[in-house]
Amino acid sequence: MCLQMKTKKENIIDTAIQLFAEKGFHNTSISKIAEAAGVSKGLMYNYFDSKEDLLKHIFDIGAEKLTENFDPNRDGVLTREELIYYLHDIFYKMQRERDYWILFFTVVMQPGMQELVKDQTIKIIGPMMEELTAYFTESGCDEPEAQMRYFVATLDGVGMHYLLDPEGFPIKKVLQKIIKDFV
Amino acid sequence: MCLQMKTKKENIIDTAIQLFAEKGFHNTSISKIAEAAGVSKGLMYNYFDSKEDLLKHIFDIGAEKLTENFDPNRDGVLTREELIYYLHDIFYKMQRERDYWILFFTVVMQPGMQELVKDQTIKIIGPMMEELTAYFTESGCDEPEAQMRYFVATLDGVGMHYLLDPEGFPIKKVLQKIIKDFV
Amino acid sequence: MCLQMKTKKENIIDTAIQLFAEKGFHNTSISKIAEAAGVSKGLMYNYFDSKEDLLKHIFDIGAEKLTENFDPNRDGVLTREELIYYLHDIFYKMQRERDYWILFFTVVMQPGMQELVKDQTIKIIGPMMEELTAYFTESGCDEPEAQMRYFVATLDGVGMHYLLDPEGFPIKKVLQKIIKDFV
Amino acid sequence: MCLQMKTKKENIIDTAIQLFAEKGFHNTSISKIAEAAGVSKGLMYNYFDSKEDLLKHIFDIGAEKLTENFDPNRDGVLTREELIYYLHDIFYKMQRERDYWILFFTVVMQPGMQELVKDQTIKIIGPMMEELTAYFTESGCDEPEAQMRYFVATLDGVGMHYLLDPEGFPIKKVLQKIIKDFV
DNA sequence: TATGAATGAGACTTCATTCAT
DNA sequence: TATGAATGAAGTCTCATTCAT
Repeated sequence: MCLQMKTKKENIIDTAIQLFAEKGFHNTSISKIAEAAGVSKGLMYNYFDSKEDLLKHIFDIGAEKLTENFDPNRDGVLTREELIYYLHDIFYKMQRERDYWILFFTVVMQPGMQELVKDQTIKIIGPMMEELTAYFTESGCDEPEAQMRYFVATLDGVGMHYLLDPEGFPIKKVLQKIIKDFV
Repeated sequence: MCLQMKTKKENIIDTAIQLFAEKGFHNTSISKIAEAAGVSKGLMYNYFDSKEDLLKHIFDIGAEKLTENFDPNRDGVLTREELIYYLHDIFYKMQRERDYWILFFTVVMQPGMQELVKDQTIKIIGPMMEELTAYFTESGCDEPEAQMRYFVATLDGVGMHYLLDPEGFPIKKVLQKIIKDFV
Repeated sequence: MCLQMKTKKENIIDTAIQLFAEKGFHNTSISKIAEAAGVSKGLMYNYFDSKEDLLKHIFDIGAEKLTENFDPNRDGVLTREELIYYLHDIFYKMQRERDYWILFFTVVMQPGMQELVKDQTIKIIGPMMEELTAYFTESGCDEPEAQMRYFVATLDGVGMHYLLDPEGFPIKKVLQKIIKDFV
Repeated sequence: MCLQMKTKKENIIDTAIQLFAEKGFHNTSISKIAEAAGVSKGLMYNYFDSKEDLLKHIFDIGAEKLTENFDPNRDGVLTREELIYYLHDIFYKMQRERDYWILFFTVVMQPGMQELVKDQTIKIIGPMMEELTAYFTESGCDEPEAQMRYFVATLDGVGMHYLLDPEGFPIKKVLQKIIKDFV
């Protein structure tokens, strides 16, 4: 109808993200999502084939958030400034859309869900990892491949901890340390 | 009974760890555990009050693995050598008992399960974090608290990545880097 | 509109016949019919009160096919030639409009559907049976009533088998045998 | 417990046969079967994998009824007396276990169910048809194959009509006619 | 200690039907 | 006449848990 009105589909998606992040995928029933979103159970299936499809959709539409400011000029080469910008951006997003990112980590970590999103994950993460390896090679790093794996793992760990304890985790200081150590 | 014979309870626990790690907690039914462990469904409830109780038990009995070689002489002070030893030990454990550690991370990351094991987690992690902070203070580190959080997050991230891809992840090289960066 | 153009209603009916015959009544949803017919779900309810009503309609409009060439001169008396013609006609129709006839048998055989079409069935079959009894009486048959029941049952059985296996069933030879045995 | 007590599984099967025959497969819910059988819904799935599996089971255990008195001495050759005995036996069964036989015909006629029981059907009907063909060949029949198809179709038709109207259908007289025509 | 038949709540999903447009 | 978003009842099936034996 009007600009500020979310469509029912958006409503379902947003509600699902929130509940999945709060209670977990398996502890969130379609009924609860429908109720919280203010729609009927049946309507969910006009938009999504299944509960899993809903999850995949959420994962997909959001997965680009992970990459959208990585190598922003899309020239295939990562500069130091670009990487620093990306790091700030990604942790800023985690603060802004905490639910989504908790869901993201949860899904990736969950046996039985990984395969659900495996293809999408590889498609997204693969190119990033390559570019990062190139970056570390360029920086004169000894073991660029290992360094890249180390870097990505560190980001995941820090992301997880930040999401689980956004108040207590000293994200700014840690971010400075990451930049100092890796960039 | 005899030394080589696992008790039925141990059987149940080991089977549960494996299945939980493989399929996830919610995708593993009591029936499947019982069947795989070669006992009856009913027997499970002689040893554990509920499925959640079984999970908590697994988490509990195993949680000490996380700490058992941290500050091994229990003098409350962590030396450089002790920390290095701990790091080697912990990643060695991940290789040896992968299922358990996958389960561990899964549970900690899963909303709706965190509260199940929250108390235990704090009890275990809390003292470790304090000692690590002391260690970083001692090392003359600028921001010991932040450094500790950064360190723990990094370990978690590296652990996760190692568990998800034990063949591909260059754990030895990364462990060297961690030691160089933090210890 | 024009001659070659089927009306939407006809479209719905034809599509429904086909799908009902292929998948069965309960395995064919209104949605699928609408989609296959190229109309909206809602439009179905402009023409038919319900899914059952649609079935009844199909049954009704088609039921006359069963009788249209029975006693074609409508004089209430069946001659040998008329009966032979009818037999050829009815099996020819089964070949031409197999879907409809499968549906017809299905509905008649299906408990829970019989009552739906009971009235219509009696109205159609009743007079035919009377005329056939008269025919067999006329032929000097011993038990004309039983002969008629036997004849009708045989036609149904042969019809069923022919519909279920149109390639393999030797309809021509069997038809000759029927004529020899009954007419 | 005691001899006259039906097991719960038998109870479920018998109830299912009755309801399937009365209302049709799709109009009979698992809930209704469970309720009528006096057991819980869940118990059904201790014995049968699914509703379809229950149907298949019913079909299977009963399908032998169709053949058990066909060529009773199992010598692969059908005598005139054996065939006459079989015909009496089969229609007697239809009278005694009408529900089962209605279900049998219903399933065979129902699109979307045929494939469910196709294998079983072929396995049962195939050998019978071969023996019948041999019988008609032996009898000096002109077209033994066609005669056999005609015979089987006739039996089906008569069976159907008898089941649908057991009071009104003159089964005895018709049976005599069948014997006169075919045997 | 050990079994497994039995339960029943609740999950996901389908679908005939309605109604605002 | 025509649409399709929306509903809600009902269906199939799962599974943690109990209990008589």
